[in-house]
Amino acid sequence: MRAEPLDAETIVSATEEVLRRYGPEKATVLDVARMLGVSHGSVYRHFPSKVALREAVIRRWLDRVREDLAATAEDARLTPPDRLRRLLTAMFTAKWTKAREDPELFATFRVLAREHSTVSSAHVAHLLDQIRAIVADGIASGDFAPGDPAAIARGVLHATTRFHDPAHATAWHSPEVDADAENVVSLLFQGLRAR
Amino acid sequence: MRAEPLDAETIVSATEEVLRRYGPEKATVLDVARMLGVSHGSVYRHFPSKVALREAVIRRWLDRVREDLAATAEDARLTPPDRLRRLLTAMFTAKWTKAREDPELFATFRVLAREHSTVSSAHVAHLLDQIRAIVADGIASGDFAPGDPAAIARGVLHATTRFHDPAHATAWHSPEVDADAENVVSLLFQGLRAR
DNA sequence: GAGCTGACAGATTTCAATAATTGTCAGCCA
DNA sequence: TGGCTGACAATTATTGAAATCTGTCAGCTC
Repeated sequence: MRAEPLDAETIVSATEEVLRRYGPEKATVLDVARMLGVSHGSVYRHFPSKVALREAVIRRWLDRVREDLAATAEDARLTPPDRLRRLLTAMFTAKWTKAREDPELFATFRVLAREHSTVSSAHVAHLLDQIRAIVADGIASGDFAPGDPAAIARGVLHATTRFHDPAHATAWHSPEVDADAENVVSLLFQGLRAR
Repeated sequence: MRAEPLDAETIVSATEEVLRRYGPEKATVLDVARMLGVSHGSVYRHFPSKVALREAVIRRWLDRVREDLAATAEDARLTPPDRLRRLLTAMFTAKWTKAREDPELFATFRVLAREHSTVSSAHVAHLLDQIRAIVADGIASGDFAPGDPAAIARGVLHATTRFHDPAHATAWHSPEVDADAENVVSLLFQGLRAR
């Protein structure tokens, strides 16, 4: 028996650690239980399956990313174009640094995100909505040319796929990424701007 | 002995057929030789290694794509913006239809292209140059706003990554791809246009 | 002798046995 | 009684011996 009662949060943290250590294909529920000094049956008391456990890990991870991004984009003192630029830049650099600093862990999350596409597409939907709101603000303020904010937001996210989609993580190691991203973003902003 | 002497072109064709039938991980040099009714030693007379043979397949493949694209983009009666739009659209639909009609073969191609990145990056370089030339024309004719054609070409290709990079082939099965691509392209053209 | 064959060594892949993991649940114990 | 354990069936992964493949080359054949 453990000193403190086992809870979901503790299990998720242990799972994250096990995933970091062994990688997505080697990490087992038994490993998680061992790390917690508990039998694997106890883990199944809190999570119905291995899949659900992994889903919880990725959900928490994405929630944290979302919190970080929300902070950068909600500075009301900035103009909508600046806010959008900030949001995009923050999104890119957050991913790039994670992919560069801990490629193993990043690859792990990539695998998990693929397996649990529901969770990650909810994340994308949220991101899309954030962009849409800023674009709508920008159109209202006259900074951006008129148009459908939802369609524009979708276009912006799609056009920057190369810089935020983990499928392109290998390209992020090149020193040119920075300039390439800036290049695409300014091309987009040239189109967005009111004239 | 075969009726006609064995040549590289015949071997490449047979390899393509074997790849189509068995997929990239199952296809062997022995299979190619069997299909040609020849010993595998004869294949090694024309190609130094299995890798070189596969490289030849992908090179021919990409050359054919390039020929097709060149035809669409070199119509001198069209304005540069129209030519660029055509080139992009042709590039997208060529890949989409291939990925949709023969997913097995496309996946094979994808694996080979990954393994032989030199060949495919040469292809990208050529594509980039084609776009650059059209952009330069467009700037000269006053259709496009002034700027560095090479940088703009790079931006255009990067911004449309999602619609031409095989990493996103699964997304191409969605019926929205068409509208999404059109959305991004028009966003880009809005920025490119002279004002 | 140009073009091809097939035996060969070393590397890689397959396959079946063996082991480990996932998920369930009756019972233990604080 | 709520939380945990550990034995268990079903599934999945590991392993290593056997089979196959890659690449070379001496020699055959036309």
